[in-house]
Amino acid sequence: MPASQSTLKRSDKADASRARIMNAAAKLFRDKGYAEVNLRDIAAASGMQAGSLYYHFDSKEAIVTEILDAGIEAVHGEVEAAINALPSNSSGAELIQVAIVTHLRSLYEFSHYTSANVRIYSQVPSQVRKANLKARKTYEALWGEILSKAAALGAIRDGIDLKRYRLLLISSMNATLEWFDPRRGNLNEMASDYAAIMLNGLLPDKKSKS
Amino acid sequence: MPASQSTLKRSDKADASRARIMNAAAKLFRDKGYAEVNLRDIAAASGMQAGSLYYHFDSKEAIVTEILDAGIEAVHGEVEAAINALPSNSSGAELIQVAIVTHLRSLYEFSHYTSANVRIYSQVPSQVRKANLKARKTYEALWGEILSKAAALGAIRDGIDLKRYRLLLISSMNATLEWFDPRRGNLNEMASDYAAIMLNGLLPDKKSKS
DNA sequence: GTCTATAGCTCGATAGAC
DNA sequence: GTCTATCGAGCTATAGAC
Repeated sequence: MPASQSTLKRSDKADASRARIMNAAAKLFRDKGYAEVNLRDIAAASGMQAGSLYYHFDSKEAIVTEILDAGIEAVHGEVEAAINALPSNSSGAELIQVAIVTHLRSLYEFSHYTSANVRIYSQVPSQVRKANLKARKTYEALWGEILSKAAALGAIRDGIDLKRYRLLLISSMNATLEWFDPRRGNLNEMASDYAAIMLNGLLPDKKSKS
Repeated sequence: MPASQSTLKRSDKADASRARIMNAAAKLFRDKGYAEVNLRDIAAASGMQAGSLYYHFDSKEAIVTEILDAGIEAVHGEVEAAINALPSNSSGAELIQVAIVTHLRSLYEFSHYTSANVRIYSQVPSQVRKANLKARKTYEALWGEILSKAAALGAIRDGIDLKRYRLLLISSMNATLEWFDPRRGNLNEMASDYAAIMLNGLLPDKKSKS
């Protein structure tokens, strides 16, 4: 039965080409923005001609939609795994610390996709933005759980609005992509310094009261 | 000498048209990104035809260059004025608190220009980005002075890298534009909550040591 | 100052050969 | 699967009338 193998196996070549397109497009979107990148650029960086892209994707929007989702899901997976790996008697401060450091490290580990997401989300057609919203909301919900658990463990100052803090924290971690370059600084050091600032603030510890 | 008046006075009409173009373009860039906005959109929102824009500006790049600078300079002016108005015996914490709150309020006060700047800076042609760098660096230097002065007054925890903190703080304040809507929340409250978090951190105050 | 008209270019997408 | 060739639309910028 010489046909069985070819019907069961998917084309490795197509998979490889698809992956090359995704990686090339993510880098280009990150560096140049959505509208500035054209399909001829993506094709050239993938080693093919513009028309050939349409064998793998329906449109430019389809390419960017997959890239945006991949960025969120990669970070989500890493942060979820890191907090699940914590000992059950961890403190609320440890929980947040690990979540912050893991988010920051993941941003740079999958940086083509994550920084493409952070940079171009506001530039893509609204239909694409809408498609990415589900992954975003799901990831934000994970942070909602993290902060709720930390609050239950007494690790959060009175009077802090958890929803607002969640938005502030995620957006400010993502904003590190605009100023931190892991080739020029130590990522692990930046991440732990960052967590320390968010947890303890800028001011020196107060002396005991009264 | 009937000529003297016309040679001395500039055209009020031209100034008004120019201002209309700037305001309309800033709103459009903020909402749709740099590449997504075309000159027909800007012209229509300014009450004229696309070709007429070239009487006031040399190019699309010239328009966006002015808008980017205006955003930075507006915030710079407000923050500088606010800290100069402080009593000379103010504490380091008060200094930073006022600077943070003023920066945040200015972002929304001049929001066409400031949010256009934050949103599209990474999308504009590199030549435009380069032109805006001077204003950015100058504003960052003001924050360098603010943080140095606060450090000299003992308001900054040991071991904090001031340069890194400056970048973290500015980028995370600007990131509020991505999630805070002043029509749905109280801006003054958000700004002071924000400052409190950056100054004191997320964790409750520690008990006195030993 | 603002108009109309359009040159000149680039883009996303499609069609059909191989 | 990838190629070449090209269509039709949309863009910035310019030219010349008013």
